[in-house]
Amino acid sequence: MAKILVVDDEPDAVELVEFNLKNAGFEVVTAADGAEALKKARAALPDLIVLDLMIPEVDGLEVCKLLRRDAATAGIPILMLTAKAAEIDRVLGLELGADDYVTKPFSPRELMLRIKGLLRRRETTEAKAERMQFGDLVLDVPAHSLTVNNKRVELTATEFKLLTILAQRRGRVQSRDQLLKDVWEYDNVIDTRTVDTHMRRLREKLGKAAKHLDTVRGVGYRFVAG
Amino acid sequence: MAKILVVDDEPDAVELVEFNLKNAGFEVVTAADGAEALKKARAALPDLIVLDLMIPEVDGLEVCKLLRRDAATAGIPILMLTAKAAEIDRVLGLELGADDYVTKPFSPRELMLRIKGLLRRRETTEAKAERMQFGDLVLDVPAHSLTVNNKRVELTATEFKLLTILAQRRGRVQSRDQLLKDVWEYDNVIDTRTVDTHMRRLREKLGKAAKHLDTVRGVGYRFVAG
DNA sequence: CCCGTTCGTAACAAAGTCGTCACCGGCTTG
DNA sequence: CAAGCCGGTGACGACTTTGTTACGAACGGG
Repeated sequence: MAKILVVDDEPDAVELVEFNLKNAGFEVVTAADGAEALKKARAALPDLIVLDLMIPEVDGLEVCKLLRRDAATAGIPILMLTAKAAEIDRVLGLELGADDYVTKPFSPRELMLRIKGLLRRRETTEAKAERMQFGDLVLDVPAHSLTVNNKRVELTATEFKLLTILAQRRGRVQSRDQLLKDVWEYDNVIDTRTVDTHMRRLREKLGKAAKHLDTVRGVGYRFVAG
Repeated sequence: MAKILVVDDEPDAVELVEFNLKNAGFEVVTAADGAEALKKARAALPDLIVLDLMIPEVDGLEVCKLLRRDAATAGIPILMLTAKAAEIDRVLGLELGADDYVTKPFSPRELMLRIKGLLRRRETTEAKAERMQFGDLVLDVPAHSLTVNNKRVELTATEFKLLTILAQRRGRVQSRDQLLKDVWEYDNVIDTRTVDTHMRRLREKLGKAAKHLDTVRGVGYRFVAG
């Protein structure tokens, strides 16, 4: 079963979370401050980290950033606990890299749901991040190659990244702004119509397999697996 | 104001809770045993349920589980009343799904604080519901997709947003002005009759599932889960 | 340095969507 | 029971959004 690191300086909170997690069959590691959290995260390499925002030694946000910077821990989902709803924006904001949050006081039920959600999400996206197949469309990310009907299709770097991101988030609509942010990595500078043009080129190259690329009018684009 | 279902077989306890809740401006529904609780929960769709652990007919824990299983009531916060501190663990334990508890005998003040806490918490997290199912109607927000009877139904962006907001606030009537504010995001510019037209289009597309869309004459519209 | 590729922008046409209106029937109210 | 209000319905024109094509700038390799 999965291993979870719980970081909070309030013993009561830790105990409540720990109890629920163990009840659900998780292995639990705890830390009471930021320095300990970083050390244990690297040592135990947990599958998920529950991180309180307000902790001594090193602030929760700082811990978050540092964990992301270290290759060993960069991929671990982080669930933030925060007292103030107003802080949510910052927590989920660009560089901080938390994956989800729960505001204090939280119900154990909700916390468990979110933890399970994160673990499930990670499983489904991580396992298929490398090589994805949808019918006769095969997308091999590390190889940077795409085949349709066993025939190699050459994509440019931008086209490949666009297709990859859509495929990794298959089923969920991505707005043009979101795609600009993730594929082009900077916003506002580039016209959103650029996305359309690249989608057009992708569709052209994909031929029949372009059926996987859905337009959601007024919203954005979506990759459909079926 | 919020509607609260109080379940307890001791008339004195019910009366005490009811008195305090009504004093605070809540609407109160009561039930004296598990079977009645389940029935009234589905009928009244309260915003919160205060549930005694030891009740006749169907045990409190069982009621809790059953309420969670039904899509119509799954999201309602449950506050458990329990006589024994030792039972707390089981109550909050994973699958049982209570959100908080108060041990008997309790002070009315504490009970009220916990109720308000739960309601506040729900407000802040409710909007995050990602996927909702009501009978054969499945609304997947991130995918921006709706299926009725396992068949895909295409909605425009506005229709989808309208339906989503109604579904997220199911059970509560939304005035046309409120909907204009939340769906169209600006007020006064647009005619309120526009809402009617979009409701009409939604109903048309939903077919039989349009039964979830209630008109409340002179007030607005409401999504009903059952 | 030149040529070919790739990319972002612009312009236009086609398609889809939206808000309004007018009419009608039913419900409410006095 | 009659008048008035309210919501359902269908139609329509204006507007928005997207697909498509074309073009020039930026980039990179030879």
